[in-house]
Amino acid sequence: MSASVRVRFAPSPTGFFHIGSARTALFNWLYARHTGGTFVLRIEDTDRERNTDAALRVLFDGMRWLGLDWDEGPEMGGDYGPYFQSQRDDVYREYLQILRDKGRAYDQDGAVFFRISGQPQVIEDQIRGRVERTEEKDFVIFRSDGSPVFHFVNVVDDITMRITHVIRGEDHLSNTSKHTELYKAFGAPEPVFAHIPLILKQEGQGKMSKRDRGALIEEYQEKGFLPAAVRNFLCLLGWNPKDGREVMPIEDIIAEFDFKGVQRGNAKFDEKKMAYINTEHLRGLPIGSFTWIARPILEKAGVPLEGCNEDYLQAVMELARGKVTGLETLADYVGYFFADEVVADPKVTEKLVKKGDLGVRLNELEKALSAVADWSAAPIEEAFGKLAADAGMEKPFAWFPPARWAVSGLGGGPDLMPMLEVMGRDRVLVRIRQAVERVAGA
RNA sequence: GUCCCUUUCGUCUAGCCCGGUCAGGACACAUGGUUUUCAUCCAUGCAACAGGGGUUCGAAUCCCCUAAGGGACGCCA
Repeated sequence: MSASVRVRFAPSPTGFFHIGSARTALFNWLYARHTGGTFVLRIEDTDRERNTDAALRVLFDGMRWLGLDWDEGPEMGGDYGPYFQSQRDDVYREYLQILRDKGRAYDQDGAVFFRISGQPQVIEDQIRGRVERTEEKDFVIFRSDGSPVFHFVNVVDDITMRITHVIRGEDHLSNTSKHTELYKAFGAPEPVFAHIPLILKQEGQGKMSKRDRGALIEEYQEKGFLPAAVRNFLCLLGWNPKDGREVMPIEDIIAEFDFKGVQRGNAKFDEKKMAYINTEHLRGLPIGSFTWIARPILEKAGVPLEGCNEDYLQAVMELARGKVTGLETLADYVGYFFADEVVADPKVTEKLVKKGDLGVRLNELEKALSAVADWSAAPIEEAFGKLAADAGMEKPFAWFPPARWAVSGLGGGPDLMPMLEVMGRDRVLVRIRQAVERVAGA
């Protein structure tokens, strides 16, 4: 199959992985996977000063984190390398010579200029339709220091790497006439172009810049977002399957992805929707995976998990899953399950103390819970019911907030009964006794 | 300034190609319900065809103009 699709992502390592770049990479990757084609990663490192190993690592880490595996490129090899522009100088010299031989390149002011044809360039863009633009000025292809310029290397690399489809941001649409002029000058077939919309910042105007919140893939990695969720959200910014589905497994997106579903207008970033997509993906996770992912995040937040029983950890995670909207809030939500001492929220304490009977309620609780033979949710609930009955009350609501406060120090959290069950009888009783002392000391 | 692209609820969008819909969905927001609490869950609601001209019995859908937004005009990529 000589018609096999070859697409590429050609980033310049800048030290951060911008959300817009990531989405361009993603759309190329999706198209390759959808068509069974090849996804090439090429590093545009002609600007030597900005390129460091650290910058490359940010890029590779980000790509791999998002699951965007490349078929050819750095660390993978391939038949069309090298995949660093800094190593392709001889290719560029060779192609420059072609232009010189054809009389399409000339020297001026120490630089090499490309002589345009001046013919209107017609681009049959897969997303925008027919676009015409006429290039009006000859442009530099080699700087006076001898280094080749982006438009030139980009086209030469795409020709020599046999790229069939160029999928990139709309900011390159106006540049495309330069590129088609070059393709024609080389006598090379033009690739199919598809210019995707840009991602705009959610407040203010203009496209997302690296300083905007949510603009860097590293942020999501650090905050514990699920890569599958970030990837899903990025797909939805400018593409949709037309049938209303939003939260989708990547296999389904790959199956559906095509240029018809790509939006023409730019899309504003929306962190709320991003968070929602993340929550949905979190919900869909099996508890084992959830725990596996949550563990390092909890440890990073300072929750002491060393020596922690695996079943206990998983049981706590079960309580949190489905309630928590983001992994970054997990430590606050269930951290006290693992802490040695309960740190009470002063506001909640004050509120309970004001009611006046906190000490009494806690003592009653201790007595009632000590008597629970089989420590699980239902018998515990019965013990609460008995407390209420003995006090002549319909429902045991009066004991709920004190119990929650005693074991967690908080006013909210997971459902109380399962929470007490998971925490275990000993820990609960100890904490209630400590709470009694806290009240006495206050 | 010149050129290119774009325009449906606050946001992401379906519908547009092949004119006739109460212009649909999701997020957000609001209200109500559930819940000891809550960041969960359920229900309901709010809210849009940028403007102006045509064509047509009929226009979000076709044509023209204007406006607004975005982008490109580097010896950056």
